[in-house]
Amino acid sequence: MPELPEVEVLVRHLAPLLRHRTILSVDVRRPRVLRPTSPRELKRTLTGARLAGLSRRGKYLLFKIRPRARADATILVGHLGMTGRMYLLPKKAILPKHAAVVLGLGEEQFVFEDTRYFGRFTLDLTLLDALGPEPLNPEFTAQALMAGLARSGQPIKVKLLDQSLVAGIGNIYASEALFRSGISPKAPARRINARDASRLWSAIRRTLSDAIQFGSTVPLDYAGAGEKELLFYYGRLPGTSASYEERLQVYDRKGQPCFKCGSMIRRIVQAARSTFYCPQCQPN
DNA sequence: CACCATGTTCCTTG
DNA sequence: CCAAGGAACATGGT
Repeated sequence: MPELPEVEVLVRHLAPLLRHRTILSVDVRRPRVLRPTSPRELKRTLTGARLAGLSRRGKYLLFKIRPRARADATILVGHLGMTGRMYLLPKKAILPKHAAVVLGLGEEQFVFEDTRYFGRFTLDLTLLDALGPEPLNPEFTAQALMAGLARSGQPIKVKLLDQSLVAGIGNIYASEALFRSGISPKAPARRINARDASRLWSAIRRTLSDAIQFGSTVPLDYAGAGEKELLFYYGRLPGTSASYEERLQVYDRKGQPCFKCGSMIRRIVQAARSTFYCPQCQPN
């Protein structure tokens, strides 16, 4: 479930549930997700410590850890990769097959589950160094976006996935933001002019904030995984509303009519990933 | 069996 | 040194 909006909704959901709680045990079932932190170091740092806050940077979750002794607070960095989930389960609940890390919190346990193990749960903060501006913060301006595009010959869709340009856009919202701004995904980044950069800037912000708003209206249950796909990309709400049906305008809609003009949505491959767009609304 | 999947990182090539 | 392209990571769904 991982692009900026989904991570943001998850963070808002988990923050109050985790705040002030003490980590009583640390069970590392897939050391790979800790890379490069060792299981031993993670256990030493977390056992007996308290969760003092949860925030987000790009697609990363930042867990503020208050150590048991009088040591400096540290940050635990989480990333959901392609298939990661984080939620609380009752103490004795049966763990999912792909539980990667489990934190014992007393009556409940915090579970980081990740089928493909592409995600992270680490003390390595250097990951954050490579991130560009937060798209929903004032630091991200149309001018900054334009400047970031200026020297790249890459197709704009590919460039939007570069986390050092802007943090948090993934494969789905890259296609969606380009559709909203009427820009072809194939356009070379450096050829985006000031007017289009401004439109794209605005489309990125609206696309992401609309997705956060939508995610916030979805009933997240206790486990945060419950009604399953609801929080994620493809679920069906019980009373399937039109606005929900049309939430994603182009992603995964190959061969279906564009909601704006009726043309067939196309799928192409860029940098080995699918891109969806409307040839009529997003001409070259 | 084939191809597809919300992401990042490493290696090679130019 | 840098940009760009592709493979790798690992598992599951269709």
